[in-house]
Amino acid sequence: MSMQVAKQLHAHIIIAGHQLLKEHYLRDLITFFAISNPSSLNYDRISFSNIITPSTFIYNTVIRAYTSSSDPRQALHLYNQMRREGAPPDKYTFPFLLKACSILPHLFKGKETHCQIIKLGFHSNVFVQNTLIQLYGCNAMIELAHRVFQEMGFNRDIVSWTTLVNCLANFSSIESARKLFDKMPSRSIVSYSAMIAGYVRVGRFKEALELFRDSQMAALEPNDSTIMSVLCACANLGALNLGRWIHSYICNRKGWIIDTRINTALIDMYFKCGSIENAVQVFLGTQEKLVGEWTAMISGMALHGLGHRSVELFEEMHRSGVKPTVVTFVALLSGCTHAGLVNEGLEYFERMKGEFRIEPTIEHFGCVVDLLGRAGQIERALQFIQEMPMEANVAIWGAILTACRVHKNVEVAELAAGRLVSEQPWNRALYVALMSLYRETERWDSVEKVKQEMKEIGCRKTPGCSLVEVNGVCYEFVAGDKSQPWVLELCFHLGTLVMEVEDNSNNDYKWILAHCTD
DNA sequence: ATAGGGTTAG
Repeated sequence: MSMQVAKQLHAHIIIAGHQLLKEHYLRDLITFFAISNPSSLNYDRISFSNIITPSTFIYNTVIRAYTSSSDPRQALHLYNQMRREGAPPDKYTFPFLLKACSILPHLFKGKETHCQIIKLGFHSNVFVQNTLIQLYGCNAMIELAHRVFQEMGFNRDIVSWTTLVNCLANFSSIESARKLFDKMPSRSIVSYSAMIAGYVRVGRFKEALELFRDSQMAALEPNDSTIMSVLCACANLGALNLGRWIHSYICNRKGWIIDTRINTALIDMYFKCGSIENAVQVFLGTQEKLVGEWTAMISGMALHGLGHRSVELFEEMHRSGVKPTVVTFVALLSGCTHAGLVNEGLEYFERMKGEFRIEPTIEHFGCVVDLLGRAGQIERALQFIQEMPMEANVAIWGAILTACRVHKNVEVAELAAGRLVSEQPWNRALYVALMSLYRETERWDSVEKVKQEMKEIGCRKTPGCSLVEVNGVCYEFVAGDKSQPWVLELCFHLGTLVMEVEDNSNNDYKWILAHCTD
């Protein structure tokens, strides 16, 4: 049934006039409107007001629709109306209503609803209890979530466990979440997904992939959510082979359309794993290229220093009629930064505000500061910070410090470092950057001073590390680690590579582009 | 008809 047919049908029902018939058909019609298109809810309200005494079922359906709409407050309003009109809420009403309270969030209303649930005797319904865990847990009230979970006793099911695991991962600690996860009597793919996503969120990608392996061993089919998190972990670990495996896995799934978010994550994974060719391949093979795919391409090219390509892609996207988002502009501006396209970057920043009507966020201002700073226009970057409508944050002062290090501006570097120290005295990166600058400008006294200060504050430099997978073996590199016998040989090859790159610095990755062009 | 998981930037 199309929306138009539905509206025609509605018109007929209104004219028909028979009350009982009206209620009967409107019920199905409202369900259709509510589920098929949340934006038809205004229309929905019109048809709703034509029912003299809506049943509990109809209230539930519309409350559910409002809960997943852009304005969940309407769900609460409708519930109030429901009570006024005397329609008795049932076991279906509360999960919807609690979800609305959780999303908003409206904790006062949530607790009030909890009281009503007890008064009306719905407190031992599993669906109601699970949504209560979600309400409290996802709003950082772990104690209360735990209490509902405890009181459930044998009533607990796999959803109760999974919800609490997810809440712990988000608001308590990943360790406590894992502890509960290990205690689960049984686990679904959603349980694994929640835990894997938790590891990804805190940057523990190796553990995420280990858990994914466990889910495979348990013969659980990964779903879209699992795949998204695993691709993200692959991207951060450079696990190209596993990424490729995931790619072929989703391609071979019969009857499935590849979700645009998965496609986006796939493109990103190939870029971050160093395979521009495969990223381009996925992109070109996409029938309907949405903003996610374009943005992943623009940022991927930026990541590889191919800012000109970022700009080209942006223009192509614009021509094809796809609207950029805030994220697209961060990607585009970072592309301009890394290719030294200062004027282009500034132009895009203006176009973003004027032509695309996107209000710049602190991230965009940060990009412009980075753009000017890396190009050596540090004074202009400082001027820009002065004119911003908001206070500069640590990312922006960090960009200034980086720029100062590149262009050996000790005076401004000390200014930026001062701001950073007052905000994040425990931030090691800032001491390291400042120390490197002092070293490069041969200010040995200052180097010692910073070293001393780091010691006093008690933050030690964590060694940098990276991972890469070659022929199915994962190699981990830790800065300064010479325990592996092949490290010396590797350093020699690295030196040769660096010399080659320097020789070809004007070639702008021509050899890669040769593979990229369609 | 009801409850659980997610990306693209820096």
